[in-house]
Amino acid sequence: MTREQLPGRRSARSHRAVLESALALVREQGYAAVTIDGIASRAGVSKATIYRWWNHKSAILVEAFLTSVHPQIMFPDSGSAREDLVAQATSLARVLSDPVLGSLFVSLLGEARYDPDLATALRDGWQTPRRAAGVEVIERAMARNELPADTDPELVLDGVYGPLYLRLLFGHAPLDEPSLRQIVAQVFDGTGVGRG
Amino acid sequence: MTREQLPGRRSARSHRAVLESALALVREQGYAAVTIDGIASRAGVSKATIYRWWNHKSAILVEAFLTSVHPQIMFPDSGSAREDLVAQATSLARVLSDPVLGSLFVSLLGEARYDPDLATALRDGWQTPRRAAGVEVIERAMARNELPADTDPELVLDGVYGPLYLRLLFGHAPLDEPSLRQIVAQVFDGTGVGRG
Amino acid sequence: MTREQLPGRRSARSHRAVLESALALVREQGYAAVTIDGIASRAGVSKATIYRWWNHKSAILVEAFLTSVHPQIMFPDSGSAREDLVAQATSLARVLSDPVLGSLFVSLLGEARYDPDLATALRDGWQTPRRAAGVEVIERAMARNELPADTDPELVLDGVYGPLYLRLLFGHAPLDEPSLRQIVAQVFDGTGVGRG
Amino acid sequence: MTREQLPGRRSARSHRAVLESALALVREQGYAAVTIDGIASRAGVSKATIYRWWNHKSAILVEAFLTSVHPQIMFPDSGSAREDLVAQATSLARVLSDPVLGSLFVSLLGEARYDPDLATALRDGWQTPRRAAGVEVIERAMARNELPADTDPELVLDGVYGPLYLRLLFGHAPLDEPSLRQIVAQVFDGTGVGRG
DNA sequence: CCTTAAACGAGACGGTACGTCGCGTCTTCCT
DNA sequence: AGGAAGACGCGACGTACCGTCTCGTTTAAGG
Repeated sequence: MTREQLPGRRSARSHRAVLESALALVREQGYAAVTIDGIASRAGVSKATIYRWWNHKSAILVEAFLTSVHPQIMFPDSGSAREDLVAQATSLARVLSDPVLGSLFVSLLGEARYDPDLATALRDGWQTPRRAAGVEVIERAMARNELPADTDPELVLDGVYGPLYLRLLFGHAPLDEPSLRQIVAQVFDGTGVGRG
Repeated sequence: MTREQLPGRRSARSHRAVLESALALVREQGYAAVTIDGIASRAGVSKATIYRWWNHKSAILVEAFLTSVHPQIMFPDSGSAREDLVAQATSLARVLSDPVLGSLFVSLLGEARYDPDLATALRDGWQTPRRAAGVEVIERAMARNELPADTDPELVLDGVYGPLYLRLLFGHAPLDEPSLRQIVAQVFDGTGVGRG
Repeated sequence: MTREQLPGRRSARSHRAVLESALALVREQGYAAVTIDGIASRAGVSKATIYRWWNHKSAILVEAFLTSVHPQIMFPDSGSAREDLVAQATSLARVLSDPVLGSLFVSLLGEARYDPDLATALRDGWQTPRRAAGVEVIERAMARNELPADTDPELVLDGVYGPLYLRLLFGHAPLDEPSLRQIVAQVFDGTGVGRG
Repeated sequence: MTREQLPGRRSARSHRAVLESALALVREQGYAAVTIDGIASRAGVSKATIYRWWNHKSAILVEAFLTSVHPQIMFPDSGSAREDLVAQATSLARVLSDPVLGSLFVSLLGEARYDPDLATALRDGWQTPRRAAGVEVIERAMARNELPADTDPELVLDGVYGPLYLRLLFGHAPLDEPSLRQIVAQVFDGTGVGRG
């Protein structure tokens, strides 16, 4: 998705200006108000130049999102799966709680339902690396018997990330560290009693 | 959300036609391709009539969504919280797995981030009644000692519904009944081992 | 054109209110800004009532124009054709110089080109009585040898009224009494010298 | 009024197509039925393009009128003021007798009452050059004593053109050459007898 | 005086056109 | 030879009026 230095010469500055302008417009006016004309005029770039490098508005925004988000994510290895998952979830929650980036992300998810390219970009640039890091944490935990050998890592990850995204979508509960710790705890320990 | 018979009298047929046409267009062309002009011409209704009753495209679609979804939801009371939650989740998953309704729902969630009216409509028409039904199931379970007295019902619901919505968003895992049963089981029983 | 008391009972007040509102709107916003909706709401009358009595916007306006203008016209008989024509022209000029009525009249003439009913209304309500009065003046003058026996009354009237309407249309010269007297004088006396 | 090659470059074909389509619509459906949508679709041009170059419907039509009329006007110099005025009036009458152009012209006059830009365009593009040519004819005649030295050229022109426009407006008398010759004769010679 | 049917106000309705905005393509001119 | 500037055809936007059509509600004529 990054282009940086392709054959066409003068990109670089324009490329950066487009991504920044797009994000700024999302921030100031919201997703729906972002237009190619608006990005072009704000970035001091011609529309033709934009269409040379991106097919759709969402292609610009997904790149802007991923670029802006990329440095903020952490994949620790503390020796405790609980701690690692809390740390990952916290770092994720920091991004998604940002009013601009969080809303942008949900909008992109919505569009991705009808735009396979966008879906691919989001999967490759966002979901896959995070799931992989999560699976690794859990497999390490299984290896050291912190978790049973028959644990389904995907199910555990859904148990941790599911509530997180749910709260992003509906905003009915906080996404601070204690809450995330509670969520992780419930996944590991269950609600207690139960039928067995 | 229902309009039926406001002071301004005549509606009914037009009202229904608009909702149906809107849904049909989502089905056939996707959310982004739905236009007021398109709805109007398909419904045999004038644009003025649409704007008389709805402020935005999303107001039409949320009403269409809720109307279409309303009869399909179940809130059972079997005596077992696990069974009730699996049943609720299954009935929810049936709606959200529908390629049309599921995608529409995600799109609406995206728009709701920038449109408080839409957010309110979704909360009141969708989330609140389902959360309330879920809380009731859990409180009944606590009353009969199926769950500990200090259970946090909201946390349990997030644990059940979170993975469900997560799979809706990313489509990385199925939403059939066995999967949902697994999810509920993990919430009740935890992953085993753990720190304890 | 007047309706006053047709079989349908309650007109009267509404009828008057419509004409007055129509004229007021022309006065305040200009011909093009007059709408049936606007007249109706200003007159406190329903659109249906307006359509019951008038076919078109222009039918309202021509009636309003003629009603408003009718009392202001004079057909004197002073014994001098010159004086009578100056008097008639002056009284006519008074109406057409009015910024509201003059402009309204020109607009109606423009519409009449495409609307035979309107053309008929203008001819019967405006032009015919004035031409007839003018012909009478000239025939009286011929009878008393103020004008030659072979005078063409229509040509004389065109000579007097033509310049008057021309100045109404283009506003390039005044329409006060001295000017009208000059015009009448030129018709009677010619420019002098000439070939004849 | 001509646009041809403004800073914003590309026009020409669209420009011509708009004027031609507008005139064609007037011809086929009448002034009131001309719409911007109609012109655009007939000309194969977008509405935005039309609004880029013209402010109002009437701006299109006045330009179309003047363009279409321009080549048809004659300003002769025969040595006789009577002959020159008859020739000018005849050439004018030919335009205004055309059912399309004549009606269009009257409609434009009506609108010009409420639209100063239109009034200016008509004055500059139509009235001023014709009056100037007429004044020249009359001043030449005064110079060679065909007319008295104290003749008021404007009054003479009103005497000739006034009846012509009057017959255009009301259509109560013909506009052929003999009629125009009669009108000119009356202006030069008067009605005879008179009071002196 | 009381009934009753018309004419009425209000305003919703299916339409058409408005004037604006954004799309994605294109051409022209400047650097 | 790029790229900014921006015109272009297209089509949707949300608004304003059109002329038609129910709706109750007067209201004045006739029983």
